[in-house]
Amino acid sequence: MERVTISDVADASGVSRATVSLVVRGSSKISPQTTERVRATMMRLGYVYNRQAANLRTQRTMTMGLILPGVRDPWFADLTMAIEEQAEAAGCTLLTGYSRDQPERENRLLATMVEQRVDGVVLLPASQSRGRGLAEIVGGRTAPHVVIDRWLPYHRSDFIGVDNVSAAVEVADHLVSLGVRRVAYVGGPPDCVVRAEREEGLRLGLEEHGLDLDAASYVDVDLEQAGGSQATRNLLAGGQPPDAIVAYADSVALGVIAELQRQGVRPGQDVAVVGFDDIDAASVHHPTLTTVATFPGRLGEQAVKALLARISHPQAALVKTRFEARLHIRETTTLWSRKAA
Amino acid sequence: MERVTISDVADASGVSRATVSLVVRGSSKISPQTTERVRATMMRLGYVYNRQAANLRTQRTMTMGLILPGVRDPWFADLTMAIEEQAEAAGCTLLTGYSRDQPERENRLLATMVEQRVDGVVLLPASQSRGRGLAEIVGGRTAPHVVIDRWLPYHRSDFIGVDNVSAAVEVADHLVSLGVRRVAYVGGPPDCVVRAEREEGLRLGLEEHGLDLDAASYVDVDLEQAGGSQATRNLLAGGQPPDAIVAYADSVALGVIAELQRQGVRPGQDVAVVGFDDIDAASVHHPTLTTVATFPGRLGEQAVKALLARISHPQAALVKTRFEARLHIRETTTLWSRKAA
DNA sequence: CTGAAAGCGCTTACAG
DNA sequence: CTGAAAGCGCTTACAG
Repeated sequence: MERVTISDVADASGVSRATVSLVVRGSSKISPQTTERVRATMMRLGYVYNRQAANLRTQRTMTMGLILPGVRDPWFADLTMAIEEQAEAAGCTLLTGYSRDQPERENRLLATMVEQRVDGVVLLPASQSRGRGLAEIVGGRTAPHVVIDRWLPYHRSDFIGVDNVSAAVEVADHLVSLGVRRVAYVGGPPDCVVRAEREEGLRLGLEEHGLDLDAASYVDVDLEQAGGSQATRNLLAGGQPPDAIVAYADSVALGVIAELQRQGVRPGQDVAVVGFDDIDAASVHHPTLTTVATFPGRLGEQAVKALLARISHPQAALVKTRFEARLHIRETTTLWSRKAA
Repeated sequence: MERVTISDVADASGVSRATVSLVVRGSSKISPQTTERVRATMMRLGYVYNRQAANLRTQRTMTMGLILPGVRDPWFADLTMAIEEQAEAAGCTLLTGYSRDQPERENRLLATMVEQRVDGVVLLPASQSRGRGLAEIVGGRTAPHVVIDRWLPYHRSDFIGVDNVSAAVEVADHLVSLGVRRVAYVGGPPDCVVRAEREEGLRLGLEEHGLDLDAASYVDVDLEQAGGSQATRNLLAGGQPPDAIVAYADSVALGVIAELQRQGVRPGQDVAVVGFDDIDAASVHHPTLTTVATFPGRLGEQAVKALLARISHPQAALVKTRFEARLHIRETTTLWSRKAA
């Protein structure tokens, strides 16, 4: 009653434990009649397969670890959903941990997952993580892993991310083509490499046209909308508003828009606004938000694929992939026009 | 090199396996000197504790399952973060699965987690789930669990949720006190009990003042903002707009607001809008959104507490808890005033 | 197609 | 404080 094992099932159906084991895993080596009989017995006794015990024997757990800063930003949520979907499709259960952008927490989660013997881990590093702890804890052999989104220059692993620099250059081109000259950048967490890449691209793109980036504000990532709004307050307090504000993420951009409106500045008409990610809200919001789609679903899917490949071929050459992003032009830039100043 | 076990560590440091086992778990039965020596050996050999093996012996896995429809709504994201935090504090790793509001998927996830021998599971049921599969798969003894947010009338388990009915009554009172007479309700997924509870409360509250609920629209939960916006289009196409629109969630309310603005109707001034949840965006948005705070963080925290209690006392009496919500009055209702019609 | 035996890496009494 | 032995519930060759 209490705890039914394959031994109980074997005894009750008059076969050996090996036979039951094969039935559980749906082997074709067992006759349909026997299979049927064993199945019925399992039902009757209320047998539940103990994967833990199987794991110990097979040295695989059919689990994957996912560590990321959090899921409060819709982009992370979409990414997470995609990864879970793919993991499930591959027959794996997902262990999830949130670093909250704290490297020590990240290391702790990593260590626990390795102890739990996950088959592999997908890691979106904390913004200040430099992959040091990582290398020690996740010795190549101990846990296959792939890093996503935030590039870790000193860490040897597969990587999948977005071509942020090119995307930001495109944003700059678009803004300049509208006649925009003064561009401000409202960033995410100070140490975040994605923030830096997008700023870099913007700077490069503007330079190409003989322009400078106007100002860069930092924003606490945990309160993205509130952060965008705070940064905008600072920006407007400095006198003459810029022609355009580029936010490092749509969630931040929405905060920017709200604050502009609150101060009587019309987003789009008076100040152009651009975000990154193309979260759902970007196309629903009024005005609709010009943004760079970064396709978290694709990223998640590819991350799981890469991880599974790494698990089956631990020695294969490492691969770094960056996907192209795609600018969606909407009202927050198309409504803009040069003011007679 | 390849796979270091406690036997290797025991041999290399000249003690027995039992001693190593005790050192690993930080037992005080072992002398500091021995502990130190064994620790050093573990370091040197690159030993990694195999929790799987320990699990098999101890019959606990130090893992918890979390199954919920998804994390795309910020409310679910906050809930998830809180649960992960508490689980980690209790020394547990979280296995996460998303049902995508599909009962079959939910059952599959549940079955996998039981096989993985999670110590317990927190379940936020799919909107159409009635807990049937649940009762079969998660036999009380097999996996302790607690249901959150969405009440399952026919399922025996602990439950933790929000007092939605009372909260919605309070919303009705507030609207009526402003002079609002025609109230429309824009709901979530049709079968969702939370949607129904909030509608019920609203209806009761209005009845109290001799008013009826004007219209109820359903919204696809996967595209919450887009859904709110779609529902609003339908509502406005029907001629005379209502005095107020109550949305079943803030995410939906933001879509409502966007669509009102798009059609030249001023949210707040022309049509009052109320949401539920008090997500971050509610207080940042322009205009700020009147909403009922439902405290997902507290819910998550209590859910883990309840689950841990259930794990240690499987036979204790079941408990159903509903927390009070809290109305935050903001611009989308305070700006409203009766039109001379 | 089936059975007996060894082993995955730990923990847990039980002696010493 | 330490060691030898049994066992957690599976899987995997290897014989039959």
